[in-house]
Parts: sequence; C-alpha cells; structure tokens
Amino acid sequence: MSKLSYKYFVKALSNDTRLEIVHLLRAKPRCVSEICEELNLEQSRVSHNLKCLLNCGFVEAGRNGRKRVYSLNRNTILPLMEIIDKHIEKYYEHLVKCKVLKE
Amino acid sequence: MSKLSYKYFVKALSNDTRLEIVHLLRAKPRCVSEICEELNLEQSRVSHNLKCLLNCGFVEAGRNGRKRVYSLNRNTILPLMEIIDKHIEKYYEHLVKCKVLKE
DNA sequence: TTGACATATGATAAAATTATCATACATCAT
DNA sequence: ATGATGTATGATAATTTTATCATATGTCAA
Repeated sequence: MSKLSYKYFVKALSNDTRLEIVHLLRAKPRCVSEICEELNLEQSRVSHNLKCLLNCGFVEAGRNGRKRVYSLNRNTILPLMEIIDKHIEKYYEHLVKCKVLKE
Repeated sequence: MSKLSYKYFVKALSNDTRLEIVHLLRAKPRCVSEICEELNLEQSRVSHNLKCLLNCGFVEAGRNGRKRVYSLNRNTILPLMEIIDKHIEKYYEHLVKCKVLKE
C-alpha cells in the first residue's frame, strides 16, 4: 500500500506497448498471437508486457486450447482511464503549448 | 489526444520524486525550498520535476515575493489518485504474491 | 512419444528516464 | 546598481526501463 506499489501500478500504464495492448483488449479478449498480429509486435515483447499488466491486475488470463486468452479487468482499468481521458481533454492544449511532446 | 499524450500524462505520476511532491502538496501549497527541505531533495531535482507536473496540469504555480508557490490541481489529480488507490487496495496482495516488488 | 504450435522467461543490448552539477535568471532589500 | 536569496535550466552522467534474442516450457494432435 506504499508509494512503491503506487508507482508500480502507475508505471504499468505509462508505456506505449502496454497501452496499445490495453486499448486493443478494450474491444474484446485476445490470445497472445492475435495481439502480436494486430499490433505488429514481437511475441516475447507482448508476453513480457502482458505479464506486467497481469501482475498489476489490469488484465486477466484464461485458456483456450493451447492459446492463452487475455482480457481487461474492466472494473478497475476502465474508470481509471476515463478519468485520465477527462484530464487530458482539459489539459492537452496546455501541454502542447508547452512543447513538451515530441514526435 | 493521442496515445502519446496519454502516456505522457501517466508517466508524470509514475515516478517517486513526483509522487512524493504530489503527496506533500496534498496538505497545502508550498514553495520550492520548502519542498526541498521537507522531502530532503536537491533544489534542481525538485524544480525539474515540478516542471513536469506543471506541464501536465497536475500542479499550478503562483508567486509570493521571490518564492514560487506550487499547489495541487485538486480537480483532476485527487479523483485520479482515489481510483488508483482503490485499485491498489484490491490488488496489492495479488501483486505481492507475484513477488514483483523488490525493496 | 514425437513433432508442431503457442507462450513464457532469462540474459543482455538498446533506449529512455532521472539526478546531478554548474550556472543562468529573477526578485527583493539596501 | 549591487548583493543576497530563490528558482529554473542545459548538459551529461547514472540509473532504470524496454526490446530483443535465444531458448525453455506447456499443450495438443497424431
């Protein structure tokens, strides 16, 4: 319940790969190879990042034959993203003016 | 409004220094030198990290003489932290069992 | 049981973040 | 104006995070 764990949970959502996975799973559950294909990412990369999301309870894993199916933990991650979205909506312009975002 | 900005906002909260600052400001606004003292951190480190929080709209800055006073943007960061707290409460045990947290 | 498919994992290289140092800038009191 | 105080900023070193590669593990079908 410490700041350490706080940071850990937040870090899980502060990475492109993991955010892409989360966004993809928003629509429906998928197995690892599907995630790889749809996001055009390497398998080990996806697995490593899924593990992080799993550890933090942001996704859950089931099984379908030899496939491991991952789905969002909708109870927690969706409301969380909603709040962040709202904040971003309000402050995006501000952030852009500060020219902090590159790319 | 892209994933890039999303990541940027979340990253602002995924760092020990910035989280400590945010937690400190929860009680009341403070100037840079006060933050340094209370958290026992170097001044430039605090300033750099405050800038990040400022860019993202998580804190606001005023002035009092030659002191620059920072305060929390309570509208957005407090509800956000509340949700994260709730999630952590639920999943902390799980996370510990996975032995992901070191220290 | 063997081979093929699906995923996980450990080690390390590559990339990104962070802290630190030196110094610049800004404000106030004299 | 000058010095003292308070804060910001740029460059780079130190640290952390991430991706990649090689390989291990697990599951199923034959």
